[in-house]
Amino acid sequence: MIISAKGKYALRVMIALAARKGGRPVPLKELAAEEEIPRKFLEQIMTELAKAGLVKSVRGKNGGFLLTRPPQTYTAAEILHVTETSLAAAECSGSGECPRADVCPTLPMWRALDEAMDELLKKYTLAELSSRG
Amino acid sequence: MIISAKGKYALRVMIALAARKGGRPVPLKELAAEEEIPRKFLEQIMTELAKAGLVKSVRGKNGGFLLTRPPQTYTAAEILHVTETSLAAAECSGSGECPRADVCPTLPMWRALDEAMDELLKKYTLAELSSRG
DNA sequence: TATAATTCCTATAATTTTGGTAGGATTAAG
DNA sequence: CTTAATCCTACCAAAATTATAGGAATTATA
Repeated sequence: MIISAKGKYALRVMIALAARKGGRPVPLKELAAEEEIPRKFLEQIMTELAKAGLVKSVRGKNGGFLLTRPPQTYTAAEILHVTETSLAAAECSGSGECPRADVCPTLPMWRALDEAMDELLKKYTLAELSSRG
Repeated sequence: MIISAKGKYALRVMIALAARKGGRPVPLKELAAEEEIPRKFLEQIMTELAKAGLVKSVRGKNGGFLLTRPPQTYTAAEILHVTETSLAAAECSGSGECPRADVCPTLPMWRALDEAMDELLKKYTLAELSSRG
């Protein structure tokens, strides 16, 4: 599978947050229960999302997590790039990664693949995704 | 990485075979040395490619492997689908896999992603790929 | 018919990645 | 001061990936 459980959990949680109107922080415990995601695993995921600035965390009692921006401004691409260790076709497809870049017959294909995936995943916003379930 | 070492090895070997004109079988040993792929690992890969009908194997002395068709008839998609355990976005993106298919907010996206990747990888034929290196 | 070069088959082992747990420190509301 | 929450660090188990090993079967050719 291209998309890991972690990535899917992240998306689900973000969708769940988007579905909640109102600025009240949603505690991890609640999100984990609601989405049936192992609590401690989700904790790690939320940390990553928070570090990347996709969510804001509020510590202490009555704390929890909040989206930092309106749902329509998030794309699936953005979210998945945070959690997936690599959404790229190959290690070498980043710019300047490979010394043999100019003779490698497959590099252009990997780059095109990266591009195509990214294009597609950018088409889906949290707002759209949360309006379906 | 989306594409495994195995998949990349497979592509490289297929490209190498495409580059050789002439119907003489190329022994595994030679392919492994030339492409710097672990011999025994490549053996497994060739078995898969042979079972899928992408190459023909010739046993015994002077044996080896051959493409079964002209290089321009193979696409990267075809080759990678043989070797990659799964090129799909999610377990669930196959048709009829998921009971919650009609309420899942992300399923359409996974399917679109599968489609986009496949489309792109179909654009690259062995003939084109082998003409670059 | 012996030998050498090859693929075929089956098993196993090493490494890396993924998915998940555990426990306590820190923060903040009431 | 208690309670409910995030933060931090470490660990662990299972699965997938990337090999490795050794011999059986097949074939050309001397």
